[in-house]
Amino acid sequence: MTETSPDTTPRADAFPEPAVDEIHLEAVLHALADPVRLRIVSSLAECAGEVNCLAFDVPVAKSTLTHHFRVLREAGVIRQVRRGTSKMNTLRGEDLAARFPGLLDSVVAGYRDCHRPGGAGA
Amino acid sequence: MTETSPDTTPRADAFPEPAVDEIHLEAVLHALADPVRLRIVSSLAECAGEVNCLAFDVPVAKSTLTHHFRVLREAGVIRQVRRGTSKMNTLRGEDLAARFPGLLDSVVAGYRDCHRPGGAGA
DNA sequence: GTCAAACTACGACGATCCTCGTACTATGGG
DNA sequence: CCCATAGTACGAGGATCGTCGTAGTTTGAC
Repeated sequence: MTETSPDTTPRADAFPEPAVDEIHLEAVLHALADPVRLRIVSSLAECAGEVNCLAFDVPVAKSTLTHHFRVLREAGVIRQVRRGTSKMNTLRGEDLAARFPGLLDSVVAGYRDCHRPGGAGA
Repeated sequence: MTETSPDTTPRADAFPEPAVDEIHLEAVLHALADPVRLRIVSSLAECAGEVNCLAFDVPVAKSTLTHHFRVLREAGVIRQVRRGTSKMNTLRGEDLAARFPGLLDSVVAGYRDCHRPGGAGA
């Protein structure tokens, strides 16, 4: 469709993701209830920009990272767009805030609190 | 210890639960990422009082319910106290709010939104 | 003491999940 | 065209989870 438009960009395909109304609370909570994915989400919230998949220094294999990114995307937490050979990831902060106000913010804030020396224990 | 204190109350033993500083974000998220437990938490948030274990009309066996209540208690989401042969459950709303401000509120609000006809889809 | 009610402990089953390695595809550069 | 880079697909192994039934425990009532 619309193949007549001259595409000057390198290539920026979007990958299937749930609409805002289709984001499930349980899916979001499950997606966030994993140390690796929580770390990814926290990183995305910090840099607040596009980050490719392999730019995360989590101690897991490449294929495992692919799995986690898909879980996050299918839950509606992140958006993935291809740019060249890379895949850029962004947090769907506004969509999440529209669906579950305050949820992502409190999770990210709580994560940061837990991973700071001198933070509230644990 | 302290067996010398005269106990006039019918009996109100508390069950082991994490201190506020020991509540883990991942454990809370995992505890909430289950339909049965989410329903229990939502019910507790609504009535805002003590509810015994078998007062929930979730379609699971009795022993399964025991399991879910333990998961919630060990994650620090609820508090359990025995009163007679029953076990009263209360939400640790203040403790949770002190540790992860806004988290429980947004989850409960989101759950209610999802389970209302005419709510935001899903 | 006897009994019923509420809950727990335990083991088992099936399902899901996280992880991995290997093989494969797609994109872009030289 | 060849190749390097980035990511995916596809199992497979191991762990965890949710569910259940049965048997056992604790408590209070009679």
